[in-house]
Amino acid sequence: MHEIDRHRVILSAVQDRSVVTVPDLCALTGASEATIRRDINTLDETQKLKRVRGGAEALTTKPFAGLAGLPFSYNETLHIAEKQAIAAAAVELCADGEPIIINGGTTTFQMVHPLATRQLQVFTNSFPIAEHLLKNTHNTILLSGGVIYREQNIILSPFDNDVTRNFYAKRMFMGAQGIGPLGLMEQDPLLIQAEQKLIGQAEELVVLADSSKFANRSSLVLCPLTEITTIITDDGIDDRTAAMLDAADINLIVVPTSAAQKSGTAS
Amino acid sequence: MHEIDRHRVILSAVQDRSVVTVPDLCALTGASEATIRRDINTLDETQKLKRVRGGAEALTTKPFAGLAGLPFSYNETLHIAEKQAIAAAAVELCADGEPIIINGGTTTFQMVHPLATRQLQVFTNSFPIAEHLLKNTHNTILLSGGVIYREQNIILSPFDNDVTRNFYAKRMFMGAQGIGPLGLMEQDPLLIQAEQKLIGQAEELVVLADSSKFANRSSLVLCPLTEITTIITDDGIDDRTAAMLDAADINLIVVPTSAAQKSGTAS
DNA sequence: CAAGTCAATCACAAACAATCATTTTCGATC
DNA sequence: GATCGAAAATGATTGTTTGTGATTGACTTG
Repeated sequence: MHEIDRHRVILSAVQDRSVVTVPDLCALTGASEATIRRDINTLDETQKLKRVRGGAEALTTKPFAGLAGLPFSYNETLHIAEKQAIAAAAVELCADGEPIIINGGTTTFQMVHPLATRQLQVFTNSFPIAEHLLKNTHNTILLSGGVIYREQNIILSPFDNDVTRNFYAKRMFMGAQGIGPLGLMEQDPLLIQAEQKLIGQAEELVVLADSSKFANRSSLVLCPLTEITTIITDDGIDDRTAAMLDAADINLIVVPTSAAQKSGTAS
Repeated sequence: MHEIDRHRVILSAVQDRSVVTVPDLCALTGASEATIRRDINTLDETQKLKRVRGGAEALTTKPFAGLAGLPFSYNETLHIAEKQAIAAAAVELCADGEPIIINGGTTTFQMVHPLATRQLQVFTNSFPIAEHLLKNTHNTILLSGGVIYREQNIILSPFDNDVTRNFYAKRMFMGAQGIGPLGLMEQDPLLIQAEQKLIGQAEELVVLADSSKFANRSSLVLCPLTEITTIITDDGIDDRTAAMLDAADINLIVVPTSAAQKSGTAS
């Protein structure tokens, strides 16, 4: 077995299990311990993995929790004020006892805070949202079943016959990567899949999107504008975009943000 | 067990109960006190946990774990050493990559710590188990969909057509309220419902029950003894009970506990 | 004071780095 | 296209380093 081949095997093993011992790699490659150590050294020097006592470790080893104590902390800081205002407006649409669907995302996650004082039936595919609502609120929580995808923080079932099909809600809330004339856009195919499972399970589709989202374009179109009932955004939206949404017969809710330093808050 | 593995188990345990003693960690990892202390020192230096007198403490002081900490910490302190030993033996039955089902419960929850060093496909109906595995391990996690029942900490779907039916595992692990000649017994009808959904989705049914469970009787019989493949218990089991299980053709695994002749000291 | 906890030390084992002999690879030459 | 020789790679051996567990004694806490 060639050096290149061994390196492939080693990297593969390290990716699979996040930590591999030297004897393990010996068995995998048929090489001696000395050779494996040399390989680990060179791979460590080229930053392909981390060399630890006893073997090797993947360096992409995120400290487990993409969501541990602080859910979405990286992305969340972007436009946080706008997102919170938008999420608050979204929750205001709901009456206590109502069934709603909340799709996973950083914007929709902000809904958990205003929901703390409420009593709704919340169906979600987001583990962090479910966790937060469970621990900090008295809402009834329904979770979709399936594999938990760590990076996206969503639960997704490859099957069409799961609980999702048995839940029908008044409203579904979701975010988006971008919004354009073609409709809602996402980047991640996995998110598309998750969202498409939920769309159609609610009377109304409410999209939460801060105004920066109207400038974003992504590769994947989730659904056309006509399927959207309501869009909630902040007052950074320009008139042309508002006109476009109006033309698509979308109910537009614009929440004021402190960023708009006008005298008196617009209503 | 390597240093890396120990560190994982330690962090897992510290997350579970927010404070862990050195002897506890010794039992969990099989290492000596000196090694555990050294580990705690290095983990403290790298800011992964806080070193305190007697053991280690979690950094992220959850001010009030409305759920995950509360219902378990009551029950969990009962026979904790036995439960941990039993859970460790249960995990040892599994090979990496294998699909398993873990039914919710305080005994089965203890499986999460030995699972910290493993890579399995875990299907569970327990929110705390899923949460812990998600945050502290690299296992693939599948969750059953449905309503989250706060008191029992399980997820239950009233429908029969959910993801559960699409998952088939090598082994299913579950606890029990009691075990008698009639079979497995539970108290809570909701738990019965949850468990019966899962039984039959695995080749083998493995029951985790500390020896005190053989004295318990409850009102509801979940399933007869004949459906059980294996029972894992501690060395407090008496011969007559062992004979009864043997007569039912159950594979009995008895794990030794350090507190063999100790009677009824829980704390 | 007693029980428990901790740090220091030492012996032992495992993991490692360095060295050297052997094998393999590759290119130049015939 | 086959052969030879240099260079690289490999595996075994060596001594060295590091982690581990037990023991001891000092310390903290109740």
